[in-house]
Amino acid sequence: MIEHSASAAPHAPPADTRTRLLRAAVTLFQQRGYHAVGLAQILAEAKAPKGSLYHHFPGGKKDLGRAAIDWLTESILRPFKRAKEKDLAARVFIARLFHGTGSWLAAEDFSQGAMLAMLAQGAMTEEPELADVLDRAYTRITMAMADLLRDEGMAALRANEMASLILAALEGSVTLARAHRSTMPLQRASAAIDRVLAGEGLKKER
Amino acid sequence: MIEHSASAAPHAPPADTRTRLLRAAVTLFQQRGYHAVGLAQILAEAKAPKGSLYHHFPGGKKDLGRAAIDWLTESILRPFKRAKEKDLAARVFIARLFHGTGSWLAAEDFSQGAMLAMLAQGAMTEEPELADVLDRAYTRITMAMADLLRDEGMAALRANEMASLILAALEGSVTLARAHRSTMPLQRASAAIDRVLAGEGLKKER
DNA sequence: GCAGCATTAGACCGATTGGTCTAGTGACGT
DNA sequence: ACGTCACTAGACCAATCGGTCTAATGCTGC
Repeated sequence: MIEHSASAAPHAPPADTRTRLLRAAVTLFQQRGYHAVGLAQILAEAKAPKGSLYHHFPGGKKDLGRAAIDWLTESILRPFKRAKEKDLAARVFIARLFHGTGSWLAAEDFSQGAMLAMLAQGAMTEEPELADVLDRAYTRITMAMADLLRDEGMAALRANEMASLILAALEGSVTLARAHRSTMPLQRASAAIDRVLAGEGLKKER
Repeated sequence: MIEHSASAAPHAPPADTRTRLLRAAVTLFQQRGYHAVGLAQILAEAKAPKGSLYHHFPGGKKDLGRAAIDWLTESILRPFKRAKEKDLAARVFIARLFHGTGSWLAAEDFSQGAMLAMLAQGAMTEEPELADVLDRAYTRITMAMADLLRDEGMAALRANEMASLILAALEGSVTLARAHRSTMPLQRASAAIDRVLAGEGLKKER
């Protein structure tokens, strides 16, 4: 979800094995989910032998999962930092977030999805370690969002509520969008949220 | 998600094999996701031999998945029908929807999740048939929600937007709630939405 | 040049996957 | 009493799962 740079550079030079492995894992997990992806697929996609995998990720698949979550979390958090630096209005940032996610989803022909959500739903019960990582990841993202809203003068309580709502709506919209193979759910949710933010008194400029 | 009656009666009498299989499938898919659940587990949970599975669901796992989606869709739609019959105010209904989902999630110790979402994310790419079923399921649910809102006098366009937002927020909140093992995300999203609906002029009574 | 170590390469492992198939078993209509 | 047929039971299958292990390879500091 949100982040669209799984394939950062168009023709990334060789890239070291660890990176290739990680990138392959992220892409495939986003596409099909943690359990549905076999090590063989990841290995094939990354063009790496099994030995390398267990050298760089001694914990095996779980380790890869953990690293994938971390990687994704950082790339989600990055735009927030940028928005804060540029002093971007929250309303604008959030609208762009939804729009950008929609574009990415469409460009990927809806083959990619909300990986964090998928892991949250699936891998959690059986892999408690992943659960912790995921918990922290979501906390950080929610806080970043609430932070942005508080900067616009929203009261802390309300900012927390709205941050939760927006994040949930974003994740949920991605799910709906994939099911419908359409960005409509994203657009609708985005429009509704923008109206709400306007109602809260947020301006489009600062 | 939403529906909490996977185990309808406390001590349901024997129940025929087909039903037992379906119930087991729904529960397990919700817990761990489509791919993570093996037929063996389903068979064990349902106390049925493999032969019965392929007798009642000739298409195998895919068939079970399809049936599980249908079953779940109906049980999600049911409360909507009831609300409409009872002429329940949309705001009240939606608040109860979130609250009920939270209670259920907590009661299940966050082991159950949003199955439709999980399938949407995971099984879609590789099982196009499931994708269609899921698409229709979501459409029906969204329409039911929009319908409810229109009954309160909301304009069609706005009702569609809000329905998408609410549904996405619900699904997303369940995901967040599972990750955090807390109903907080549900409560926050619910509070935010209720305020929005109030802002749209909806009353708590009709 | 060589020792040492990080990395690669992939054969191999037992367990489990979804799926097929044959052999019953038992209730029901006639 | 007998045939029929819906259903149960589980042995069996190839393919794949995640994971381990040994051998070779090649870069590094000395």
